Amino acid sequence: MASLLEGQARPIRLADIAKAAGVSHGTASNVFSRPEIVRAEVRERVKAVAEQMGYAGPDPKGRLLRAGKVNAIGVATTEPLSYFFDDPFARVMMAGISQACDATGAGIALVSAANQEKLAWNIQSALVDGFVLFCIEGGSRLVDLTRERRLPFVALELGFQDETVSAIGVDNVAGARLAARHLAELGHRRFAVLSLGFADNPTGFATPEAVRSAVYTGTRDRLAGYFEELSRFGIDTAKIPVYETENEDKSTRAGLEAIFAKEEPPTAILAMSDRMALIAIDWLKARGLNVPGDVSIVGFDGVPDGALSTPPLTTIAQPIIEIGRRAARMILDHDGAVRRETMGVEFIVRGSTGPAPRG
Amino acid sequence: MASLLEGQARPIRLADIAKAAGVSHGTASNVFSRPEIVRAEVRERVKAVAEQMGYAGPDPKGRLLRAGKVNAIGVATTEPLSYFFDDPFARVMMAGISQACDATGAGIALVSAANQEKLAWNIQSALVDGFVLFCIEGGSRLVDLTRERRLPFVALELGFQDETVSAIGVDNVAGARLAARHLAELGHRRFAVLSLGFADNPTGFATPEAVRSAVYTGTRDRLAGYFEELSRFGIDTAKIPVYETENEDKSTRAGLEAIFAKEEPPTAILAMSDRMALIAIDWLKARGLNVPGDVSIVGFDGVPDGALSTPPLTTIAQPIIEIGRRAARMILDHDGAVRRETMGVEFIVRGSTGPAPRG
DNA sequence: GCTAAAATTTGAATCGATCCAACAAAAATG
DNA sequence: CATTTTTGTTGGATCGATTCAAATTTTAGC
Repeated sequence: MASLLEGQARPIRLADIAKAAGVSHGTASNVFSRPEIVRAEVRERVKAVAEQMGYAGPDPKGRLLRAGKVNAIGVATTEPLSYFFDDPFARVMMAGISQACDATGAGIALVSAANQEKLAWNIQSALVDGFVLFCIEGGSRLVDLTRERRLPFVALELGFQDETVSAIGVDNVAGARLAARHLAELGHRRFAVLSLGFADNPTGFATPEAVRSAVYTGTRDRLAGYFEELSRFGIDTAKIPVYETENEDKSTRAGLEAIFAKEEPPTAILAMSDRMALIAIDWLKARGLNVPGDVSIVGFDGVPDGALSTPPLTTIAQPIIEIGRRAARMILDHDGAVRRETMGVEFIVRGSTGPAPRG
Repeated sequence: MASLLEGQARPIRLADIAKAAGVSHGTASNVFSRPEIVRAEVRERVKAVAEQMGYAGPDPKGRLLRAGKVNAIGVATTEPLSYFFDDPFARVMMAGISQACDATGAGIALVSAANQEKLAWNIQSALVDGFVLFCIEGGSRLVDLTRERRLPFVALELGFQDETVSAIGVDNVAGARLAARHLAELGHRRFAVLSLGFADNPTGFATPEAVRSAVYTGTRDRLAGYFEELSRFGIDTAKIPVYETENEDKSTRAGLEAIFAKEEPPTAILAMSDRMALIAIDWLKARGLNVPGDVSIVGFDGVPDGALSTPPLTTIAQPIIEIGRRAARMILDHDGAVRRETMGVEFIVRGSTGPAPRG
């Protein structure tokens, strides 16, 4: 029975209701936000008028300005929006963030933009109380942009030297060492590393300088972990090819091509993400190489898909869900402090690793 | 070089900058939103003052109220938030929605709540320009709640008789007929249906009354399609067990238990979603039954996971991405009209269907 | 040097609500 | 009946910006 006269007229405001019902706007407001303090008779009258005029209820836009708090957190990345629904790691992380938000009734706003100007604008204009940043590629710019907004934010991955930004990550060195030791103990001596980026623009084979001047210390730490452990087995880490990918299909396959084009191809691959590891398994199988018979692979992350591949993936599992939960909570109950948390990792041995082939 | 005196003081407003720089609000505002119309000298001075005072830039909360438009769409469901990242169908749909939003720079706000009160509140207070509704369980309530908000919205799945709500769905009858004909032509004569809900509370085996009084006409149409086609092959559809599940693991497995406990178990299963079909494949394999040797299965949806299962899933593919894109665009360029679109489906034969076993 | 045109700047109005001190009316108390 | 207490209502102030007509300053033209 809504008004039939709606037409293109401008929407009805609370003030219109107040006038029509013959009460002050204060009272009209109370009818909706604190109904218990207004006399029943008045309350019903106002509600009836609202109903009759087709009032949609107090507009959150107005309420917001007064209240100051949006009750939503922004999750931002430099990847396109679909990244949140495609990438296995992101999906698990989002599940964790969702849990924390569900628990407190907070909303989630997804923020992204491939190009820089739009990203800046989207970050500046997002209606949120704080941000969780997925620091993949272009992470440092993302942090800079977000900092300007002067809202609480937390970076996923301890990707930055910068001790002034809150961050949650894992013990990359320890995780990497576990992976490397496992392979070395299985007798492997020829390695290759599928690496994440050391800086914002992955370049293929990483030079020692690139590693030294890494922007992403997470990547650097994983590599350091691999190398430290392999050195202890007497392996010359200087000879190990380290290929920087963009953690997606194309560049990972390019990396594999490059690595296996070398004269002494590796018998073991250390991948810094499960995504790359799974792509590698696929690539190797298509090439007729047996995993783990010819080549062993260890991933990093512990995404669910890793358990379902053939063979299932040996990996260093991060507590992704828990990281997501904590990140969201850091924003939700923000207290102004900078927090940097390092979580432990878990080593999961599955089927993608085996003894080094003879000869 | 931000102010060291920030402390707990209330944030700096544009008006503070204006005063400090000795210009009017209007000019200060222009410096940020239309810098080209203010004299270079003034612009730089104001910017310098802003920088020096640690101004975070115009607060979107204030801008929003004036502008009226949020530039974001809400995607709502009655499932928990993690549904968006877990469910394969939802994920593909979100990818489509993301594409449309990315293209116009719009944001996405995820809205959900398991319990009714919170749902109502979340819908009422979401800062969005319109909604895309995932009408799974409790879809009719979701529509009612959203309608009260008087913002444009579109229901996914033509789940409602109600011709006054915009909706996008597929030709369920045609799709279902394709699936049924395929199986009948392969010689199958004993069927079972893994069904979606006909109303808000799935109940196990569906009675003809439940079907007749279906709230979700999409479910009803699929069933009608199956039955129409099977009848043409002389099959007595009255004897076909139709089990309503909640489209997740537990109830689907319960349905399979119930179906295969009958004296004449089916040789073919018509599943109304790929998710159920994939669960069924898993369940059957665990039971030692061969797919498609002993039992054939046809899904519905065409999610990517279906191509990767063993055996890969024969299914009726919806143009999910395209549906998502259109839904988002309907909100983004809303013109006040009610639109109801029906998309075609595509039949994809893969490995989960084969000739009926002999005997 | 004067006037018309163009470029800037101003300040009040507006967006849509909530909050709160002050006031009015009704009920309870002495 | 006068006074205090309780309960409800009012209207102005506020949240933080943008907009636009009018006022002012510059620049251009002669």
